[in-house]
Amino acid sequence: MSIKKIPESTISRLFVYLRELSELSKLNIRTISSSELGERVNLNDAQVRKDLGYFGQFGISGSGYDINELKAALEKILGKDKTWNVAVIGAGHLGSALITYPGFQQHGLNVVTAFDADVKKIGKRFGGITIQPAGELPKAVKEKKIAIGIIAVPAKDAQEVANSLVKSGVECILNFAPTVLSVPENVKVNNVDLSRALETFSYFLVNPALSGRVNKAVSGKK
Amino acid sequence: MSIKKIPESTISRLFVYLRELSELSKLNIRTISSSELGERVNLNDAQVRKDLGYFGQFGISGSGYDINELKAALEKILGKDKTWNVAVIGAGHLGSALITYPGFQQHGLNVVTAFDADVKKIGKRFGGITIQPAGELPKAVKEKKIAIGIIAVPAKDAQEVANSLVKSGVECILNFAPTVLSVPENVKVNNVDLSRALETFSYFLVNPALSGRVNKAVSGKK
DNA sequence: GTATGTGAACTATTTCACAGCT
DNA sequence: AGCTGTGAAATAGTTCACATAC
Repeated sequence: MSIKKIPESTISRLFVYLRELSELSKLNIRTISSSELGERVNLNDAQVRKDLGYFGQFGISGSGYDINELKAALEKILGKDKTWNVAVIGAGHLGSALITYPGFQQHGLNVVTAFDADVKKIGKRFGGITIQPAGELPKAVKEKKIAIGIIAVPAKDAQEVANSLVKSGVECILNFAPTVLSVPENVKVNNVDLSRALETFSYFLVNPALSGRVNKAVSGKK
Repeated sequence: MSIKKIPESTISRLFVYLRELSELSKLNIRTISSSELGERVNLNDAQVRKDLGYFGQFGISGSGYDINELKAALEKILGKDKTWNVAVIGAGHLGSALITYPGFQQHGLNVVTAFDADVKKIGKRFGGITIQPAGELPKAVKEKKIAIGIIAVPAKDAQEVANSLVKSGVECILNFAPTVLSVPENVKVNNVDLSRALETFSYFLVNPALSGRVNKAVSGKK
C-alpha cells in the first residue's frame, strides 16, 4: 500500500495550474517547466512537481511538461469533462445572485432548482429558475439528480437545510452561512464565509504591527 | 523576544469562537470550558486553548472561561469595535450583488463607493451607491479613507485593479477574480474563489473512492 | 545541459499530556 | 475534582537537493 495522502491544498492548486495551462495553451506555447509554471502562479517549483507527483508522471526530464497533455490530464483528474446539477437553497439577497451567477456554468455546474421556506418568495423567477417551496427539496434532489447543494439561508436555518440535503442524498454542500455544519463523514462541505473573509482584514487593520507575526496562507511568496 | 508566530488559521477560528460566544451570551450562559466550546464548533479542546493562548490568558483554571469577558476580549483583538470603508471595483453580476450585500455592514464594513471601467455602467445606482469611472479610484480612496478594496472584475483585469488599489494606498484586498495577484509584502489579499470552491467538488464527485485519501481542511473532525 | 521525480530535511500546525491553579 | 496553559510529541505540508532521464 503505497497510497499517499493528498493534501486538499494540492487539489486546490491543481485548478490553479489548469487555469494557467489553459491560458498558455491559447497562446500556442507548447511546453513549460515546473519553475516557469510555478513562477506564474507564485509557487515554488518543487511544489508544482510534488502536487503533480501525487497523480502520476506527466513530465519529460530535461524539457518540462507538454502543456496540452498536462492540461488534458488535469481535466481528467479534476472531473472537468463532467457536469453536475446544483440546487440553491435560500432565495434572499445572496441566493438570488447565485442562481444567476454565470461563473458556475463556466465550470460545469448547472443550477437547476432553487428553494425557499418563505411563501412570499415561492414562484418568483430568477433567470430561468422558479423558486420552489422548501418541502419539495427531497423529491427534486432525486428527480433532478442534484449532486451539489448551495446553502444561502440565514445561519440559524443552515443546519436544518444541511440535514435535509444529506437525507435526500446530496454529498457535496457549499455553505455560505456563517456557521459550522455537522454532517456525516462521507459528505463534503466547503464553506464560503464572505463575512469571515472580510473580518480577517479587520484584525490586520487593527494590528498592523502584528502582521509580520502571522503566517501567510496557502500560497505564500518565496 | 518570545513572540510566537500566529497561524492565520488561528485568527480565522477566533471569529468562529466569537460568533459562538455571542450566541451563548444571548442564552444567558455565563461560563464555558474549552472542551464545550470546542465541541460546539467541531474543534479539539487543546486547539481552542492554544488559539486563545497566543493572545493572553483568559480562563480560570477549574471553571473555564467567562463568556462575556472572553467575548469582549476577542472583539477587541479582532477589531470588531471599529468600522472600515470599502470600495467595490467591478459592477457586473457579482459586484453589484456585493454592493448591496447586507452581511458586510453587520460586520463593520461599509461599502462607500463602487467603480467600473465600462462607460455603460457608470452612473448606475445600486442601493445608495452610484458607480464611478475607474479613473476616479485613487482620488476616492484618499478622500473616503478606503481601507479595503473588493475586486469583482474579470480575471484578466484583476491585476491591474490590484495595482491601482495598492498605489492608492489600500492595504487589504478581497479578490473574487480567479487569478493569483502579485502585491507587495505589506498588502493582505484574501481570495474568495467561488468557482474554485465549487470545482473542488467535481474532484470529489469524480473520485469518490479517493476522498478518504484527502486530508480534511482547516477544521477536521475528531 | 536541463529539468523531472522523489526521499530527506525542514517548517508549520495540531494534538497530547500533565503540572499547576482555583 | 475540574479545567487551564503550555512544553513536548505527533502529524501535516513545503522546500531542498540530488540521482536519474532525456
